[in-house]
Amino acid sequence: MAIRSNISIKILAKKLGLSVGSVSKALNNSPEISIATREKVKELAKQYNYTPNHFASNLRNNTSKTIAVVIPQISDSFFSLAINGIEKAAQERGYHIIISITNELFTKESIIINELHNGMVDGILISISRETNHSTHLKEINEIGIPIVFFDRDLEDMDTAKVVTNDFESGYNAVKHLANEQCNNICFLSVSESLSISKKRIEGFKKGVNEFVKNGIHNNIVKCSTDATENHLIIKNLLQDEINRPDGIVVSGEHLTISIYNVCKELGIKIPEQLKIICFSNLAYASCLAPSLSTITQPAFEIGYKATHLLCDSLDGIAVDLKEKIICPSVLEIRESSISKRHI
Amino acid sequence: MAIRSNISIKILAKKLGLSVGSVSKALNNSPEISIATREKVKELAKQYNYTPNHFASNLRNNTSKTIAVVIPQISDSFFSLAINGIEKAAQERGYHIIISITNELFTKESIIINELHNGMVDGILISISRETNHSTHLKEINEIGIPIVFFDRDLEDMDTAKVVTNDFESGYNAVKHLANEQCNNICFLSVSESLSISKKRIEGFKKGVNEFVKNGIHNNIVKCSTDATENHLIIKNLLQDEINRPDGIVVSGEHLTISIYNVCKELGIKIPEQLKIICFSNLAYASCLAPSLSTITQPAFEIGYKATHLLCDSLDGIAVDLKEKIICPSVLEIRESSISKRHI
DNA sequence: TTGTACGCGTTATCAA
DNA sequence: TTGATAACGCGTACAA
Repeated sequence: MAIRSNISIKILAKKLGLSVGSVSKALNNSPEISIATREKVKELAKQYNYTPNHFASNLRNNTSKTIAVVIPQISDSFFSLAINGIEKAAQERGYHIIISITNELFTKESIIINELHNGMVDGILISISRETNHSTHLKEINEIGIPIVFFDRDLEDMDTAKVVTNDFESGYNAVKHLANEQCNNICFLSVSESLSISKKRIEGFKKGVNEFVKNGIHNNIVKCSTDATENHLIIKNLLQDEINRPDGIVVSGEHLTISIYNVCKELGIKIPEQLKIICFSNLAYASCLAPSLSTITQPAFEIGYKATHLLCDSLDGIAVDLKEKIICPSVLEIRESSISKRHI
Repeated sequence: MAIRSNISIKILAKKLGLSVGSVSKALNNSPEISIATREKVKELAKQYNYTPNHFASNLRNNTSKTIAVVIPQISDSFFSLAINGIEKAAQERGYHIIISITNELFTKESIIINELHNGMVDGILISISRETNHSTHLKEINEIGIPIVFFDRDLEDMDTAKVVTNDFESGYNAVKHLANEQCNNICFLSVSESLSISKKRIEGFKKGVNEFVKNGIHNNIVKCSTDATENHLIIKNLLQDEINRPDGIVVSGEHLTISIYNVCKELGIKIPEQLKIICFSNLAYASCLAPSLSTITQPAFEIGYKATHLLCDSLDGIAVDLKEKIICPSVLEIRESSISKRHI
């Protein structure tokens, strides 16, 4: 391995009887070189399938035309859709992307960010892990000139560009909807309480509870984990108590849905008759679930797409207000899991 | 931007009153350097958060410690799970991964592969697009010394390492199962007929039909596309004809499930009473669908994990039989969508 | 034990 | 219009 007998400018130059410098200029369309030789050079380059050595030009230019995408997980419909948007925008702007997964761990996120100090990427697109609650690792790398754009999950104490959704309103609207459907013991299930998006959802949720569920229980935030069997237990505990059992749940964390549906099946709880559910999710299968799942659907593709263009703008020297916060609103998609079956 | 005032060996050397060469050796644990100075150097390096410039060392060593992962799509549970496996293995072996998405397009796959000629990656992990039916682009890059490992979707005329599942048996077993459940007009829905995995699934399917569905219709392979609305029409067409309508479908292509479920809802066809379904899929939500979806579950994580270790073995100079074909068997998970409700 | 010097493939500056 | 040369940061053979 590592023979990599790839064609280089030097070889092309020798074959053409030109100097390396001239060949380089010709390939880069420098007006210094005559059109005739430019053509000749390009032809030979194409013939030999020449591509400039990535490392050499990056070393020289101190730029990699690559952006890092740091996400907490990939088996989540939000992130896979967001990546599609990121990929599209990156391609439009001539950037490569490298994707790193933190698995929701702060330590891993830290390690990944620190590795990027070596100039491998020009900029960073990040959605922080659920454990991350401070920004020193990000500030450090930001200070050496690598711009950062947050998408979806941001960090409030950093004032770089952010592309997010309207989590506060969405939490509020979710409760409003459930209250409209006669729920009066609504509970919020979350995989994190420290994440800014969770906080906002919870704030919106609390405001909604105060307004719409006057006689309801107010302090009912249930924290889950990333482990499915653990969540199964937590949820079972929550739903087993027939007297205090919630009649409505707002779910923040797509994967929790499976556990809830399974527990309900296990305990014989009927959705939506006994329990109404609405979930923050981009699941394509929401309409096929039994019952079909009401969702607060985030504009995942759009968020990824916009965040990437913002970052590329900054990298390409296009004036960007890096304190800008773009908000792409989510959409409430009501399905069976959250509505009273009045007509039965 | 591009100030990148990053700490370099040169700066460390100046601060330490040493030469660049010595610092480099110290950092690489060269026995030429005394342990005392080695420690001193490393300490300062850590203090300044030094990381070697990726491009410089890669240029020097002609190796990038990076592997390309080329996949057709990311919003597919198989691929997102496979990436988790790839990521884990890559990290264990000290490799970075860069992910590229072909969107099932051969031209895009070609472009991506050609871009990799510039030494950006040491090896390639690929699952080909559904359009890809020849291997010149891959052979070219393989010839300049970049090893390729296929995972899941391979190309039969290349004899490099492959990690796949038992598609033939799975197709066969799917039919066998449906026939057992009294289906006698079984149809195969596929997003591709040229993909080797599709071919194998179809071969297994046909063999199964011949064996188990003696009086059934034999030539019923339906080709779908990547476009959801188009698929909706194709499937509607297939299911509208009440006389010749299949009573069992083997689905190859996870996303087709949604269309099938929607069409059935639209046409009032009852699953599984009137139509039984089994799908090649890794969908976590299979058990929550209405009705729950029977699947042929591929060992996605395992496939990604093993393929990566194989590639890293080859890159790290560990003897590898690059003609090896590792087969990780799929598992039939029977749920409601494919079984007769005998007890009703 | 440490320092010097060259080369990896590019690109940019300056000279011809 | 083209050529020569230096520089990017690192690793290593060789000299000291």
